[in-house]
Amino acid sequence: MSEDKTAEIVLSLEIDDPALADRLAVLLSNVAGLRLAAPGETAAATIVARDPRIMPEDIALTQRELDVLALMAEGASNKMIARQLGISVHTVKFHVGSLLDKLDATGRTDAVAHAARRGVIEL
Amino acid sequence: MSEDKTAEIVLSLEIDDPALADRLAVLLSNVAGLRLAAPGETAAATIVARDPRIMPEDIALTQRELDVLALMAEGASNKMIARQLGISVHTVKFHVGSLLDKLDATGRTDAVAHAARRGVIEL
DNA sequence: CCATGTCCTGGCCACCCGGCCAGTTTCGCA
DNA sequence: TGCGAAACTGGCCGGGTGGCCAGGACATGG
Repeated sequence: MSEDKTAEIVLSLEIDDPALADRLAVLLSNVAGLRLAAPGETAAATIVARDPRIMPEDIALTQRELDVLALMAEGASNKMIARQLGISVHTVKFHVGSLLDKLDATGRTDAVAHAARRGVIEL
Repeated sequence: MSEDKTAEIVLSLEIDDPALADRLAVLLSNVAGLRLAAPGETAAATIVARDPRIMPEDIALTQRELDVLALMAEGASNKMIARQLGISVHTVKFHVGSLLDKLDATGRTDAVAHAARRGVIEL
């Protein structure tokens, strides 16, 4: 093997739609310099396609709610968020309440999970 | 459009490593039946490759801890988790405590976020 | 000018959470 | 056979969380 300048790029597939996965697998199997990962093999990159029907409408969050949400995702308590943003704990609770409402969540943990799922925040 | 048997599959690239992104773009641009997404275009699938140096060691979680963690990610309270798993709230707290410890988290929200980041769970 | 929306604040309160103490059982492994 | 790891349970308690009430400031736009 020595100096194979065109080292293969290993790709893995994580696609919900079996038909799409199949078509891609066929197409990609014929590309030189590229290979699909064997089961358990570590890939250089992953082809993902999650069910798109999940995020039709994006949530309308105010800037302040996004601020609070971001800090929540870092595991900050209401008190820490209040200090960070220079506002009172009551106000933080107010925004958290709005977030739980808009994100249809039962608690702050659920809220960041939902937000992450919908791409509102990046973990 | 009726029956275009060779409907193009649109792929988008989200790759941290510019070199890898380049090589892939070149390779894929020559594949028939496949096309890279234009900026802003909605792709059928995405090729992702995040910095791998982020997850060297995976966390050793027991089966029970994984059970609890999964329910936590659903926003379940300790009481709900207890009911779901048929154990006492005290035991749930016990496992949650271990999770906070192992995941180096300050609270359940932080724990879920960390676990998701490390790929321990899927949101 | 007033309605609406966002942001901000306060008090009150039931409940939840996480950390501390303690203990039991069951399992596999040395 | 003893020993540790995992799982499970209990009580206690300070602090956090979320829901409810109420209010004020400020900007946008009808």
